[in-house]
Amino acid sequence: MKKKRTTIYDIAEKLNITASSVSRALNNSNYVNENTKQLILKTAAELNYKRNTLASNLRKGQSKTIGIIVPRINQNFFSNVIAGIEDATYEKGYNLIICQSNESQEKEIKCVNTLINQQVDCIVISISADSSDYKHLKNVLDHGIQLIQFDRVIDELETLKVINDNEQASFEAVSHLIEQGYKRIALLKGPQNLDIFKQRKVGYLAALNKYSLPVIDELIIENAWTKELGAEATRKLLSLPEPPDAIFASTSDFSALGVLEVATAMGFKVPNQLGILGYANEAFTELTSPSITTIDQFSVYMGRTVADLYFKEMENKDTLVVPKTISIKPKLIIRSSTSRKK
Amino acid sequence: MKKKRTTIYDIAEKLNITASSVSRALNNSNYVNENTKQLILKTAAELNYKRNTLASNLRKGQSKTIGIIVPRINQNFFSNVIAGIEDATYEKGYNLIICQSNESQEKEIKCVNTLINQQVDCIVISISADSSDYKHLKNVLDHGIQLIQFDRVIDELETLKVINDNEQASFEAVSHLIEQGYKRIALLKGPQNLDIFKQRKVGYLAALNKYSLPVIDELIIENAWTKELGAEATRKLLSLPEPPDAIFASTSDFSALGVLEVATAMGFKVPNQLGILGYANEAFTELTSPSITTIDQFSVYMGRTVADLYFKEMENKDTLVVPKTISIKPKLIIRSSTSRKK
DNA sequence: TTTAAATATGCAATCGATTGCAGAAAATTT
DNA sequence: AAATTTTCTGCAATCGATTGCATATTTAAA
Repeated sequence: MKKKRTTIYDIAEKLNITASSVSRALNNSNYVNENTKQLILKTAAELNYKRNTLASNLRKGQSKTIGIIVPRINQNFFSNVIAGIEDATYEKGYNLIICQSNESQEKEIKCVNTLINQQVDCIVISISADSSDYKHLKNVLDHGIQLIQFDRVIDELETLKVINDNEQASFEAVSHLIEQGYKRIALLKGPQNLDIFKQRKVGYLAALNKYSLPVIDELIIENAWTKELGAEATRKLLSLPEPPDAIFASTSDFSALGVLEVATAMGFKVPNQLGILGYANEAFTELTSPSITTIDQFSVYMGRTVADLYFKEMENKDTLVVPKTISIKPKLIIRSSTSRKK
Repeated sequence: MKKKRTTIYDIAEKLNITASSVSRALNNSNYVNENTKQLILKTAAELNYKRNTLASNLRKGQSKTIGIIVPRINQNFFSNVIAGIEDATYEKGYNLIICQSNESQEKEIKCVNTLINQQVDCIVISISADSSDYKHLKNVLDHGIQLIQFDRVIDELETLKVINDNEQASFEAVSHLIEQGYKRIALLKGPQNLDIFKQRKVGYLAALNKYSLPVIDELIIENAWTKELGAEATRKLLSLPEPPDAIFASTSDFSALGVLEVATAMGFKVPNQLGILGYANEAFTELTSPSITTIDQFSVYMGRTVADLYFKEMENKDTLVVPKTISIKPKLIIRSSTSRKK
């Protein structure tokens, strides 16, 4: 039941002119008589004409479309970033094609290929936890497509990047814990193939170092980035002969939530006996009791930044794109879970 | 710095054959010699060929793209639905173009036009709270594009629909409150131009009626669908000479959260003095204290359902699309905020 | 061996919009 | 009034892939 759509030829025929003029009028070119232009516009409206963007893009060799690849669309941080990008790109008439990699490199590669096929002008990506190499990203560049990495970036790959200063944030977070009097601070680490988690560890170590606290290996836990894994890690940590007096879930607030639940269940008083610090400022962190201290990443703003960066780079097409990194300083949000009554 | 991409002509030239054969090989047609096909495939890989989807779609008159319009991308319910759609469509090689209407009809119209321009095969929409008429949606159908409404649907518009049974859910929720012994149950209503909110009110009234409870007008509050408005409404309600003993925030969990905060601040004991019931089963509802009773809408599943519905309809192209509604039964999640110790 | 059928390949048009070039018509200058 | 410039409009090619039709080649059947 496909209806035939109105094309510029239909308009041209009706007005006894050529498609060229119609095209010019619709693109508001100066090379059409003003009267003709108005007439064309009027007729286009009457016939309910809608430009075929496929044809237009094909001809022009650009799609005014930006592809986005994130591990999960329905994860707060990412959906916020996307909202930010949408906001900024919409005004400029750009479209977004969104893909989720589900944390799998295999799907990530497929997403990249789909987006290249779609002739997107730019690909914005936060790589999956599973990604070990990045031939597929090199490929993007080889196809002359702009590539912007955000948050989870591959450092060696020279592209535009928008990141959080994870090291600094982590440093401030752990410093805060120490200043609150915590001395045995455990760290829940994320997958170390992602730089963001490495950096958070560096910040943690730097803070311990600054305050001359020892690094205790048994308090550093690998890969505890879901609520369940956070809970499990906490069970072990709190059963140690010398349990920690604070846990920094550098992986996520979900992990911190797992910590909180187990700690409460095991009868540890938060924040007095145990301090808890999360990462990402998920909405729920201010609702738990006690509310959880965390780090805000300005996710929507991050999205806007990505978009603005793209547009700025596009302005000077002639010059080669110079790899550039914009680092956003996250903010420590101090709540009850680390506020010891002194 | 645009690099020239490999086209089927490049491959054809290199192998001294025509583009037709290349195209056939790449589409796995039977009308190419097996050897030639393999050779073409190999060469395509070598030259890092990527199909130009724009050209292909233009020629084929379909885009294998689905457009989605939601009020807000970064709202849990919607991002979950999108994730569900993505999941189901990805396997079939479909792309998603996502737009947000920001609850504004004006932007919604623009989104619709963009998607029509993009030649999407289908538009999936949950209308904005601001939408009063629906010429723009009629327009979608006029262009021969499949239209699927979900959650916030316009009843009169005959399209495919995937909804929650809001009335039933609301009825069960209020019945539950009554069975817990609550007698003066307030209702926080959403914008009544959205059917979902009307239906929730109907369910509320039906439950009162079933248990022969009177409808008390001063307990029914208009438009309280954000946390702030929910809080404000609660302040008024609890200051009444005869305050309610339960509040059903039929608008959202955010609203219910506002209720909870104000109630706690005003010294009302939840659930004993005041029962609170929300809507949507946002993640935080199980984290508040007390945890909030709410209604789960199976959002990811809803997305899958939308996608499946589309594909099923597509199978029989010849026959006209018959308007059809799939109603998903939401589930009451009973938590502490309405569990009175008897 | 001749004829019919099956298989492979090429030709050329098509999808709809855009744009460089050329020429006609009108407006301006000398 | 002639020469020059400006303003419009049309022609035709182009973007890259697809596909109906025709033709050539091979294989199978009579």
